[in-house]
This record gives sequence, C-alpha cells and structure tokens, in this order.
Amino acid sequence: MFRDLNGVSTFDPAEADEFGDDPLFVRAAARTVAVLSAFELASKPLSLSEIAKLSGVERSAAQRMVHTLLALGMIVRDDEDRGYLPGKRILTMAYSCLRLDPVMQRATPILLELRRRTRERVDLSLWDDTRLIYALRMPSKHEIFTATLTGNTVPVYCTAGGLAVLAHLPDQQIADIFGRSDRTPFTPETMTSLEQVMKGVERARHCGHALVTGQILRHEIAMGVAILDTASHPIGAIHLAGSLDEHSPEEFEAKFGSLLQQAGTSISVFG
Amino acid sequence: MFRDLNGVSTFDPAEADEFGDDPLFVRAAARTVAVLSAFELASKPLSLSEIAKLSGVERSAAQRMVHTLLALGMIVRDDEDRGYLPGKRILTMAYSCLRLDPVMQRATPILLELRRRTRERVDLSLWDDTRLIYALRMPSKHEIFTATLTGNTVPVYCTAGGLAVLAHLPDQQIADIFGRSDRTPFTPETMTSLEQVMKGVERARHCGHALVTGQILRHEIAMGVAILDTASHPIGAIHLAGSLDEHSPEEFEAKFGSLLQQAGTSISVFG
DNA sequence: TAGAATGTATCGTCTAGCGATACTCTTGTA
DNA sequence: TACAAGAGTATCGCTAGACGATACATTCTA
Repeated sequence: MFRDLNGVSTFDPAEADEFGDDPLFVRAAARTVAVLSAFELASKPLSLSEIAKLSGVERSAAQRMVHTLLALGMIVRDDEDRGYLPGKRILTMAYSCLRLDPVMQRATPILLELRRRTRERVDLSLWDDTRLIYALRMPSKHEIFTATLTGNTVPVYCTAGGLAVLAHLPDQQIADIFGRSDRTPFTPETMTSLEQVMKGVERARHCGHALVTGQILRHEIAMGVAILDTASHPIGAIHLAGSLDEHSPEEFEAKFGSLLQQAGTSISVFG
Repeated sequence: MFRDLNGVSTFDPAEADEFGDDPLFVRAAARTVAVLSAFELASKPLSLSEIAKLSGVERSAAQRMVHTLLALGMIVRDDEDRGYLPGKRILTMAYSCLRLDPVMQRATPILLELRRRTRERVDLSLWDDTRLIYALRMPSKHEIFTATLTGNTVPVYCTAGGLAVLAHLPDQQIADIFGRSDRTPFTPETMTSLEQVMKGVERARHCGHALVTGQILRHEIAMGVAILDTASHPIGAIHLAGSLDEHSPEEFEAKFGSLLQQAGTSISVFG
C-alpha cells in the first residue's frame, strides 16, 4: 500500500494524558490543542463524536470545547455536510508564525529570484524532527493540490530537502531519525532502507546539494539544499522540483545545481 | 500616518472575559487561544510578561499556559533573542484548514492555469467579515515579503478582491462593513470614503470584476473577482496583481479581464 | 551596586470544567 | 409508520485542577 498524499500526521490521544506529574501543565490547554489537532487526522468535516474520538477527549468535554472554539472563530460549521471544520483564524495565526521567522524574511527575495531564473517549483521548508514543513511555496506550471499548500509536511529521509538537512547531522542521528520515521512509501521508487538514505546523504555531503527522483510523486525530480543557522545547524531547506518528462537528472543538476547552492548560502546565517 | 504593512489584526483582551453567563463556555480554552493570538500583535519574539499583557491573562496563568504550549510544540523558544515564538505546529494546523476546504481543491488547477497565462501574481483569498485572508498565493517576479505569505489579511473595502465580494452584498451591508473596518490608509491613494467604495462596487457589479490601483502598495494594479457558493453568496475572491510600471489600467483590464472572470466562474459552485 | 527586567517554583483556595445522563431532531431503513 | 442510529443540545453535582499571590534565582542595564 502506498501513502495517501494528504499524508496526515499521526496524533496519539494517549500522549495528552502523559503529563500527570508536571505541576505547571495545564490540562485544559492540552485538551484545547487536542481538539484543534483532531482535524489533522480528518479528510472531511468532523462531527462532535468524531472530534471526541480523534482528540481522545470525552464527548461531553468535546461538546463544550467545540462550543467555545466556535465562539472564538477557531472552528466553523460546514453547513453543507453539517460538520465542523477548522476556522480561518488558524490561517491568521499561521501568518504570525511565518511573519515572525527571520529566515522567511531573508528567504523571500532570494527564492523569487531563483524561481525567476529556473521557472521550476521553488519551496522553502522548515525542519521539524522527522519531517519538513513547507512554509513558502512558489508553484510552477502544473502542480497537484497539496504541492501548493503551506503547512504540508513530508518525511526528511526520502526528500531532497530532507537529505540536504540530514547531510549536516552525525550518522548516528540520521539513523535515529530514519528509525522513528513513518516509512510508508509514496511511490514504488520511494527509498526504504537506511543504506539508500546514507547513499543520498553522502552524495549531498560531497556536492553540497541532494538530488532525488520519484520519491513523493512519480516523474518528479527534486533537488535540495540546507539552510543553516549561526551555529551551522540545519534549520530547513530549499527545494527545487521539476518533471522527469522535461529534464534528465544530469541535465537538471547541471543546469540548476549551482544556482540552488548560491540561494542556500545566501539565506543561511553566518557568524 | 500610513499603516504598517504587517498589518496585525487587533485583538481585544477584554472580549475574552465577556462570556460570563454562557454555561458551555470553556474559559481555559479562551485563554489558550488568547495566548496563542498574542503573537498576532507582535513584531518580535515575546517575553512572558509581554504575552501576559497582550493576551490579557495574568502573568502566573500565562506562565503555566506557555509552559504547556511549549510542551505541546505550539510555541517555541527563540534562543537568540530569548523570547517565545509561535511553533511550527501552527503551520500543520493551517494545512488542515486549507486541505479540508473544498474551494481550495477546485481552485488550485484553475489558478495555476491563470498564472501560466498571465504571468502575474495570482492569489485566492477567503472572506472573513471586514477582511480577506489570503489562502493560496502564487507570487510573480518581484514581490514584497508579506505578499508571499499565507494567512495575511487585508480589508475588503479597499482591495480588488474585496470590492468584488462586496458587489454581491446589499448596499446596507456594505455600509455596515465599511463602518466597522479599520480604515487607516496604506498609501496616499487608499480610498477613504464610502462613496469611493460604492463607485468601485457599482463598477464591479456592472462588468463582473473589480479594478483598483495603488490601494495597498503604490504602483500596484489589482483586479478581483468573487467566488460564490451554491446560494450565490460570496465566500472569497481571486486576485490578479501587476505593476503600474508595466501595465496601464486599461490594458491590464482588457488583457486579463475575461480570463479572470472565467476562472472565477469555474471555481464558484452552482446548484 | 542598585534596579528592573527576565524565567522559575510553591501553595492554599475555590472556581470552573468534567462526566454522566437525558433530551430533541434529523436521517435512513425496515 | 415505527424504529434505530446518528446528529446537536442541555442540566447538574463533585472535585480535580487552574488561579493568583508570593518569592527567588538570573541576567542585563544604568
């Protein structure tokens, strides 16, 4: 079985109860977040009971939670399917998240220039443990739906940007991340072994950028370079993605490799 | 004084306390949301006391709130400036918001095609009372930072997309929305009177799309068309934005007007 | 060195959220 | 038409757990 491209992240309701001994832990806040996060597992508007189930909160509690989150605009009703959906206010909060991140501010003009010169899809993603979260997206000609959305996440172990990030970590940590990753393949070509991952990492370490084909989408070729902070730790990546119908891997790399690396260097912080 | 382009939305802490008589209202959830929303008013990492002040929550309560939101990944520390920032998990939640919206799914291929044909900036925004929230962005050559970010909001009364939305509402409601809007001008050309707004609305009603210049950014020309639901109520808009340095308003409209309207019709839901 | 910020920790009070229960409506099926 | 299963809603007593006051350790600034 291959993975649903919506690739919803797993959420364990049990985890919300495992803070018992922490005197500063606000359980109500955890429940609030749990209810809001229920939608990460959804593929359609959710009913009250579904929210309760997915968030691991009692139906009664979920009822009142939803009631106040409705009043606050964090959740809205979908009149058609009579269910609940996350509210637009979440988007506004996400905006704060993007706006306040200094990396994003530096990156924007550089990515626009990269996009202009390559005419291929350019993305900026932020590293979050086993996954990358897409923060800035500049789609090109033809893209599938999820490839245009902010906030979409992909695993680090099988993406160009991810390998570029891993290349800056010790082997031990790479193995750890690989081990904890959800490794359901996206396509028949999605890599499945640590050996394959390490091969990609070594290559990235050697030439400064990572290159993969068909890992998330068939016929897609992607190149990635890491973004580093002042301490030279990776914090995210830039992705350049094209179609194998238009480029051979060799040509893609020769044509855009150095442009991409320059962009990565410009965004990274030094000293 | 003109408006800061980051244009943070106003948040009134007092409002959070005005639910006293509602038996189903969960105060802790409201506080949680208030703390998370504090960042909407921020322009840099926030300290504990700043969060408390902006969210209208007691310092003690804010302390414990922040503590658990840190544990949940909804907030992170910024080691450099030693403050707090919204966490990447917000982005993941925003993704659910976008992914679950059927409008977005229908819109993506249509907007990509529009972008391909016009080579100008294409945006999709969702209507939220006095404002539009940008949900899908396809930047073109040179854009300022905030014009590339998901979740950014603009007033309806002075934007092309906004006027296109207003055109589908009764005059009475337009006046109401205009009255409640924050009307700090963005540029010297930003419209300030209801008469100007109604003129734009009439024009939009007549030719099916709205056209404005220099309202948010100087030298910017923008055209907008509304997206309608099954009941023909506006739910958002498509924006097409270019530069006055490259196009005259007449030429821009003649060249792209019908393309834009076609896109709007394709995305709107009928019957 | 004093002062004003940070962030952190502790604790008793009592409020406000929990969970059980029961109700109304709508929808689909027999 | 009756019935079951599912929606959303409402009420209420108990007590878990959040509140707010207070105090302290650090760090930065003047």
